Amino acid sequence: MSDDRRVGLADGPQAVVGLTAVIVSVDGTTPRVLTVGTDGGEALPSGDLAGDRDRTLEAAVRRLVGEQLGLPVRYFEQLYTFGDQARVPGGRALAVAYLALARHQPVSGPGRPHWRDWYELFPWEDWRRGRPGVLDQVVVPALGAWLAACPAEELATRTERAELTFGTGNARWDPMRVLDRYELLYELALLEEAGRRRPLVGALGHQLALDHRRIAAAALERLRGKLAYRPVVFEVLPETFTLSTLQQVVEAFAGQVLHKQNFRRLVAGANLVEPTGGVDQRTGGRPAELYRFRREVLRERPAPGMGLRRLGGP
Amino acid sequence: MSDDRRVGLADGPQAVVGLTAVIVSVDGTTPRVLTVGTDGGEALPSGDLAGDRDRTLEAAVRRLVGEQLGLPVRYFEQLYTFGDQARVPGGRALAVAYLALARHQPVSGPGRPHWRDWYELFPWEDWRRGRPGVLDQVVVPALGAWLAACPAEELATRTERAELTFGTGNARWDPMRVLDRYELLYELALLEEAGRRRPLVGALGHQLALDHRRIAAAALERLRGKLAYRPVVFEVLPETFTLSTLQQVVEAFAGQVLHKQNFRRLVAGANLVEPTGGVDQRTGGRPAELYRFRREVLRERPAPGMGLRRLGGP
DNA sequence: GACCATATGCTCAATCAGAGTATAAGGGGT
DNA sequence: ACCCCTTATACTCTGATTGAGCATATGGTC
Repeated sequence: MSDDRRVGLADGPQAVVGLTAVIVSVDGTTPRVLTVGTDGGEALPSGDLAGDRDRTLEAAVRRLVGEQLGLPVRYFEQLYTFGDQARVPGGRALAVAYLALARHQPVSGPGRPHWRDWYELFPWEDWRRGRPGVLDQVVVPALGAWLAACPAEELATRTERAELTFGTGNARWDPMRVLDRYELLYELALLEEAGRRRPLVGALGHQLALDHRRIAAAALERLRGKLAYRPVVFEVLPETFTLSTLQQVVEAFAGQVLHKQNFRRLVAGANLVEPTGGVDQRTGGRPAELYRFRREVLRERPAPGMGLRRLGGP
Repeated sequence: MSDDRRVGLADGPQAVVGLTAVIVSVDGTTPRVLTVGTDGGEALPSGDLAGDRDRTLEAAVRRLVGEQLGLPVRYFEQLYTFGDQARVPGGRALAVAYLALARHQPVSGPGRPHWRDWYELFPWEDWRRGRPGVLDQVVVPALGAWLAACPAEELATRTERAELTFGTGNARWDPMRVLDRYELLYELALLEEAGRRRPLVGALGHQLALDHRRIAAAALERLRGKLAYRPVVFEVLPETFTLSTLQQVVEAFAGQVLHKQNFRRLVAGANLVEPTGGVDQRTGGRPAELYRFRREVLRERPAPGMGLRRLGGP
């Protein structure tokens, strides 16, 4: 136990502290997360907290991303600090994870950076083309087995958890429950993850090193939550864009399609964007007006966002 | 820069990692936060992350709180990781902060624990008895001076920031902007805080050691946000309670009064509580029915909360 | 028994989300 | 030139939700 009267710099045990960035962008209608190749497999960009070089943690992440990737990142937000014993073999290592948003652009470098399709990591999260097949093919049967092999006194609890997490039974799919789903799938042994005793056949989604896919899941959940009440989408969009593009990007992150007319009304009503006067002719139909983000709203309004009430779909 | 190909336990520089708990309760209509006396002044309960003893960070905080205070805490949630260089004299020290909720009960121990009235730390945040006096007596004049002593090209930005943060001018007071307000007051040199060059006269609110009042501000903001969409209030309430008590507790955290009839309708409609059959006679008027929290909703509903849309007042 | 205080129940209007229908403005084929 | 297809944009309708006020119930106190 440490001395609870002392306040100030501790001289007690120290821990390894790393920084991890979940850098998100959008390429057309594909949400992307930046990964780098490592000896231990594909991973999120990470590095150690370098002593006293940076005044703040965010500055340290900015420098890390800048030096490793040279990618201009437009938004940083601290996500969570992961510190489970087992997350890294060999002892406790903390990872302070940051969510970062960037415009899509090619990246290259010694770390073999790659813009990974987000839904390769979480195929069950993309409902834009209807209910993902893996749910009925893999998840629902596995949930059934999990419930069947369950002590009777726990059955009600487990059933409830399964229904809520995956929107089976009476419950509806909640786009926000990304982490819950990830963790339940992990329990169901459907994820091939580092540290697992033996390899899985037919594991779901693309694996990342260590607990990095879990970190990415936390980032997706946070991002989906933020969409509704902060204008963060614009950080991945170019300077000017059409309302359709804006909607497609929101849909890409939300993993579901939105009602087009209402989306327009919402965006217009929120005064988040203003027309530039230009048009985009490449639509294949009537040309679309180009808009730009009214960056003033960042200072104007208390909590402007896309107003997507609970990310409601069509 | 660290080797970006390595994944696993780092052997690079290590950092001091501490844990800090913001333990919240309610005593009648007074929101409380638990502080301990230290050589450096009044502080939040803190300790070092003790090597490999705990499997998770939350377990470590639980143990820390248990051993230091012996207080039964009913809810833990990771808040933020603070790691500014300057937060602790002598070099970088990380603090992983947790928000904790407990039922109010006396505490004692070697650390001189004390249930501090939350609004002693942030007197400007309590609007339950109308607009706090300090705003017009101290803050608004200071904002005026800050704007007057401002380079012309920055005036518009500063004015906007001031209006938004403190709800002056056209903007309305936003209960959620706790951290923004804290930081602006700090910039205005209205807070007597550790690390400040010279003591202030007439500083606002009760000071805590290091950056602990800032951590508490982050906790209040988080808690106010959570109220609206997760049933966390019940963790500070006794097993049974009246709807008035429930409302008073929500009002205590929100720092503003709520419309009574709508509050009732809301709580009833959300199915968050069920009547016990008992009544509380000590009301001074018609006896109030006693309710209990339907703990099942934690598993039933995706995002149940008090439904306070943007914490709307009367 | 009048009066006060608090709890509880109901109504009403304004607003907003969800969904449908209609019109505008391009391009490509015949 | 015309029709048709595609996408963009505009308007309407309906039900749900919110903010606010009014009315009633049930206890205690003077």
